[in-house]
Amino acid sequence: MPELPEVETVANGVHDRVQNQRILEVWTSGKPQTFKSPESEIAEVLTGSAIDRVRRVGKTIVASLTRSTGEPAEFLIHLGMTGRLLVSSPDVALPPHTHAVLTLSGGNQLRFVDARRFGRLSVRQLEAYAGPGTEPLTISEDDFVALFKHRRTPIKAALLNQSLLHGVGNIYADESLFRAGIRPRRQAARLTRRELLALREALREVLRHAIQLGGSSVSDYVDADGVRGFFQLEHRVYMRTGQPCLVCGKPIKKITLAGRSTHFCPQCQC
DNA sequence: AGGTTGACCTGGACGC
DNA sequence: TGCGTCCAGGTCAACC
Repeated sequence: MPELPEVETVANGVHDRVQNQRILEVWTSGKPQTFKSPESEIAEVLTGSAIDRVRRVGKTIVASLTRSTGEPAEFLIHLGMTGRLLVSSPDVALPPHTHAVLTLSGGNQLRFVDARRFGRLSVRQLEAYAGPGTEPLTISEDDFVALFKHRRTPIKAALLNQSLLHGVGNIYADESLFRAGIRPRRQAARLTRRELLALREALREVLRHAIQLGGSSVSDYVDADGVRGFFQLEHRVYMRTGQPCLVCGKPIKKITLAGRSTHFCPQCQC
């Protein structure tokens, strides 16, 4: 499931392959829930536009465009659970569940493929779309501590809250809490400053390491070339229910928290 | 208003 | 073999 490292990997890969190309033609699938802007508007804005830059903001991929009229525009892609953004030759057969195909001036196609259809495409302005929330890789120590100060929710639920921090999902929430030695159910407001600073460090380390390894390939995540990442080999608790903790040997426990499967070591995390 | 829960989706794993 | 059931989770709406 694409979280910050996976989205960053895809955005960078797509950027390198499509920058400065023009969108010649747009096809969309007509599956209504995939499109947060009307499909006709997406086609109208994209067709003829030049792609200036592709980057990640939170879990959203943002393509900055210059329209043929000279106006700026933004194409927003959210991968949801199973969304894939692929740069392929038109000769390669369209995968099942393809929902958008952008034919580019360089000869390739930018394709959005999404089996489970939790992904979303739109041409809204980013400011109108992105809520509050801070990037975990750049947030200061004081700002990080302040985020959780008065939150009476479990720390894991707070980590998943995109209006606090951008880009953390189920895998990296569990992995960072394990590395910081904090139980997922602890109330956020009751964590000490020292614990929160350890969590900030753990989160930054996990995210940076995962970006270096091209993300975690669970479900059907792949990068812009269809290549899988390797961080899933570094998971210490996520999906390791019943297996021995890599630090103390106690079996990893699984509970449900905030409606999500949550994995932790009952010995190492207090 | 902060916090919590369920709906949306479908492929894959599992049990009988 | 084949069918039914359950599970995965990012986000949003609806509720408490």
